[in-house]
Amino acid sequence: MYSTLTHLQSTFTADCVIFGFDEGELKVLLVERNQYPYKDWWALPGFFVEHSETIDNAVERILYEHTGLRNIFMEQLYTFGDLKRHPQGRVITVAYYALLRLKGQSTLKPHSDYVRQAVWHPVENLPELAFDHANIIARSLEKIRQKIKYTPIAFELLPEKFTLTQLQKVYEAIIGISLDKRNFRKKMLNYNFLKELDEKQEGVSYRAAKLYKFDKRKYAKIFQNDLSFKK
Amino acid sequence: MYSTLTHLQSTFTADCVIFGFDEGELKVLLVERNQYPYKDWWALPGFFVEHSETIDNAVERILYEHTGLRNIFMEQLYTFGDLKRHPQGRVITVAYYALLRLKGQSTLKPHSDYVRQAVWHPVENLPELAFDHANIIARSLEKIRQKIKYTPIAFELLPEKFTLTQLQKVYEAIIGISLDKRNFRKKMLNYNFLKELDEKQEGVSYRAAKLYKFDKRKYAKIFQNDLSFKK
DNA sequence: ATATAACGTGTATTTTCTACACTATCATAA
DNA sequence: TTATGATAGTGTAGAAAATACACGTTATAT
Repeated sequence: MYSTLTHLQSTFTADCVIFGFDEGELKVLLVERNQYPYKDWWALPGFFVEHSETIDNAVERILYEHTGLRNIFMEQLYTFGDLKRHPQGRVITVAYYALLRLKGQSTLKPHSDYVRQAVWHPVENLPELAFDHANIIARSLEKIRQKIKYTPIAFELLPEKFTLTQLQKVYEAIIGISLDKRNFRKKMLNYNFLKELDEKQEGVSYRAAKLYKFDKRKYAKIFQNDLSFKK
Repeated sequence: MYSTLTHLQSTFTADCVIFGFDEGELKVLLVERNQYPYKDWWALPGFFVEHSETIDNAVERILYEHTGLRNIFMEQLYTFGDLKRHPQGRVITVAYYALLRLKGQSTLKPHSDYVRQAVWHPVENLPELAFDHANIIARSLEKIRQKIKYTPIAFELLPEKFTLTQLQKVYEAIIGISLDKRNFRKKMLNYNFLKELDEKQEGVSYRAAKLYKFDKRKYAKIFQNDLSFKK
């Protein structure tokens, strides 16, 4: 069995980059570490991957232990293995990312003594981070910036019912430029995967906007021949 | 030091998916294994990642040992960690891929006793493969199919000087549909990153085609504001 | 000289992208 | 009740890109 050859064994961890959208800002979930190394520092939720679990299971478990979040669909980003990324020796880490609808609560309860709290931080204003986590977040940002161009990830950040202006704000926050309202709406509505509801925004002190839903089925149908190339 | 906690140690390997293009076909480089498990089977070039090397270094070394190829730019694809992917216990593997100009030689000389030979196989007609390597190749194919849509990877598969028809064949082989000659040329030439040479094809028994070169600089300039989104 | 095999080219139509500015609606405060 | 502030909602014209489609040209081999 390979696992007896110790020079061929690696320390292997998984880290989670969880994005949320709130107050017009893109945020990322960080934990305050309660163990060495980097005790008291902010870091990504992350821990060792055990022998008995797949990587997918491991990130799910780790995210739950560190933040209380469950059933979050995460996707693998990249595996980092620089020799100096961990002060106590070579640790390979695989990073996963996810996009989340967040509902106001800005602090989450960890179920683990290894971290004290989990808090949303605006990506534009992050504290100093443990390990190479700033780099991992930067890579994740690049990834979602690319991905939003050809995949409807924006909807994962919004409540089920949203206004077109809210949707536009998400795009603007992620790609980092401001878009023309009319062109944006024309484009989005032309895709035909938005369902206009009979409801309007409530509780606003100005003209209420129509609410829309993202129609996953229609999206799947439209894009099953994934994005073009005719002849 | 973490590496003393053996239940937190993982067996970690790296595999290489090397694509080439020859005779109008996309090919992938496979090795014939000379060790258990899967002795005598075809597999991707792959081996253990050592403590002392980064993952990037490891794949470079492994590719050289298994195929004699050096200085190939590889990119990370995905990390696979299913519990059952290796018959002797849980082995995590990170897969890298690369695209290569291949120059006729269909068999390469390994510098390692672990494999007997390295041979190019058409991706449309692969032998049965060790481990989950068929799956890894399938994922790599999906990746380059996506990537060719927004990145000039086609040129990595061609000789430095090529004809427009050869270029079109690469696109057709990767995306899997046949394209209109006139539209294809119009599109490619409009990008302005192809340099028309004063040379023609030689040794063909029909009208010789003009040769072109891919101009990396121009490409970089044109696409530094990476692919669109105005307003 | 002629057969063969691939080269190289243009146009009209449709679709998508872009730029751009004003009126409508609702809630609140005067 | 009326005025104000804030955001919602809408159309069009021009430019650029994508698509469909077919035939004369050139080099080689026989």
